[in-house]
Amino acid sequence: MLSKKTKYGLKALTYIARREEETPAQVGEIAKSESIPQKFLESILLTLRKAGILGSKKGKHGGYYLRKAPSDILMTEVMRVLEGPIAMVPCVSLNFYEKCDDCPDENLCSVHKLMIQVRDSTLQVFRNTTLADLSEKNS
Amino acid sequence: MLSKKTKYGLKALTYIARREEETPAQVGEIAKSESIPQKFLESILLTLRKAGILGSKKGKHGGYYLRKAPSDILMTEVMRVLEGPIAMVPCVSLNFYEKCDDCPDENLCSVHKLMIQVRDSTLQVFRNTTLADLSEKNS
DNA sequence: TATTAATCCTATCGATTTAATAGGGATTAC
DNA sequence: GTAATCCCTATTAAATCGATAGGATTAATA
Repeated sequence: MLSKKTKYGLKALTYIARREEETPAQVGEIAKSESIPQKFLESILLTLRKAGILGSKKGKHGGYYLRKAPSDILMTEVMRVLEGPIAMVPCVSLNFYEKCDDCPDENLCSVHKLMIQVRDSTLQVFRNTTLADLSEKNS
Repeated sequence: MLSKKTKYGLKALTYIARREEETPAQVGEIAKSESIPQKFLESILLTLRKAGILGSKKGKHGGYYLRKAPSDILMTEVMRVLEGPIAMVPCVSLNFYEKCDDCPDENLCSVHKLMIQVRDSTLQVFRNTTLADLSEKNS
């Protein structure tokens, strides 16, 4: 299940990408437009900033802006920052690998085999989707 | 993240499918072989039986067996029983659909669009994989 | 029929994670 | 110097997860 954090984060990024003003987008503005609790959104945008996806301007008239063009922001990157591993089990994760306690041999594990396939098919979607795709207004 | 329940369930099903004896497989035997807490496994097999995937024989010399050939047991079915919805958000779930509180219009929601793609690519894996595939011994 | 061994069922518990809130510090425009 | 905004840490309430406990029911068999 996708966490609210990730859902809110994706909505916020889309909002910023679709925006046309030159000034940075403020948390309050985004929260109101997307029906996201403001304080929660604050912490999410902070995470995205620390990950280098967003930049920020502090103080009055401050806010958040994209560090790259929407077409250069891949879903793989966003999802890993917000949701963590893309794989459903750590033993097939490319970026967050961990061995299973119980499994004596990964190559014989039926779950492992299946989850590699799921991971790869999900990765293919995220690698081929950018924030620009999410931000297109037509459905 | 895949729950332990699902992971254990898949391992147990694989164990039963690979087994060659005619007698039903007992919980204790499976638990020991696959390093699964026995009481936890009991409840998982019960779920699979209620869903019609496993059959059981009660009393002494009882145990569990597959109701269908492994090649007729699709991962879509198993995953829905054990893990629940395949979709990452209820608003794109085929079998467990629910509208989002916050979203005024699904067709305009960037998350919705992305998650439909993820759902479809995951479904493609599960629809094309049966318990027989999981149970092949070669990696 | 009594014993044993298995599934079946309900309830509960502890730990973790999630979603959200609280409260204030630091910074900048005006 | 005041108001507006991002920055940061801590806390909380609720939900979920993984596991355990304790026994009821059923069937084989001695």
